[in-house]
Amino acid sequence: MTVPLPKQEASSKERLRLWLRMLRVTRQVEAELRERLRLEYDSTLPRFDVMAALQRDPDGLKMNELSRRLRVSNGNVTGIVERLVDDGAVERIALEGDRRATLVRLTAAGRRAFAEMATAHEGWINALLDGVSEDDAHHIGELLHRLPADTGETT
Amino acid sequence: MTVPLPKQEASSKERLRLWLRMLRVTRQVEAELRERLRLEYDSTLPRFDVMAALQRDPDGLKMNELSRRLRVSNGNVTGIVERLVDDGAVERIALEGDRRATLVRLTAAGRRAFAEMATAHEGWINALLDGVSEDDAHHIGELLHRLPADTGETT
DNA sequence: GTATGAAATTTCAAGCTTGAAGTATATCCC
DNA sequence: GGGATATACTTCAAGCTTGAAATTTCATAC
Repeated sequence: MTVPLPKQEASSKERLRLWLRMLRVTRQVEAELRERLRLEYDSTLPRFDVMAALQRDPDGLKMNELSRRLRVSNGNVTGIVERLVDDGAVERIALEGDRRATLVRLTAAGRRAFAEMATAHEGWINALLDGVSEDDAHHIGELLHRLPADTGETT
Repeated sequence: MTVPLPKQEASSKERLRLWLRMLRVTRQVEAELRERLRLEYDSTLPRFDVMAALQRDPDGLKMNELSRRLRVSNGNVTGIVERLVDDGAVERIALEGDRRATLVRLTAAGRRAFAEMATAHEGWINALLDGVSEDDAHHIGELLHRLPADTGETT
């Protein structure tokens, strides 16, 4: 009788390799985006993310909800929003009926700034992912979608 | 004459979607890894990365080289190595013939600790990427490999 | 109405990360 | 040799991130 080795040894190694590659690609792309946001818009990726979330809800979001959507801690959002307020891109609004909560929304200037950055952002991504056809993109997207890690509502 | 619209509009959107999905998956996986390293080994992902790089070179690496391989800034490596030295996982060694440079290498304890973490790490990845067959992993890997963003030597 | 617990948010310490500035040493060139 | 330049590294300020500990306000149960 032969001793049964773990069945998935080969696929385990292959998955590890895939993970390392995904990590390297995303870090590289993120680094590019971060640098361009900094140089061209004097902004950052976290700020961009918050603005993107707010942009979808013209009436604003509670800090709560913002933190949940972005999947970052509450305390983290506090700091980022604070800087966005300083930038004049975002405003805090008292929520009627619950003095614990705050509503956060883009200012008019914030909406303008975001629109401009978002256009550039899409272009950068498009260039950085050059070489991935529409079909490939769709295909990889489907595969990733099956992962336990891909749980969420953002489109 | 019709005005020519940008040819790649559809694939641009598809690429953006792919990017957002990749970002979400990698962040999710990273968050899991970070938490488990913290809870089970009282360590962090950056420290794990440094140890992984050092593990391949028993003779040690210059700070220089470490920073280049990990693709992070010099100053960053300084801090991480400092904490690893405090942990007793890593040691600094003066380099003969160049008093500017320092060699960094794993201690015996560091090697043992890394071996244990690396095994767990591979298992975690394997579980988190469950659902990706060996073929799929290989296929996605190949696609990612074609990206401009995927430039590098790590296997 | 009041205590008790839940909810929304902020504060905090620690660590990671970067880009820029600073220090020390090495190398090059005359 | 000696001055200029390059290399290896550290320091620093600013920002991001987390988990844990406050703080304030709300809701619920008696």
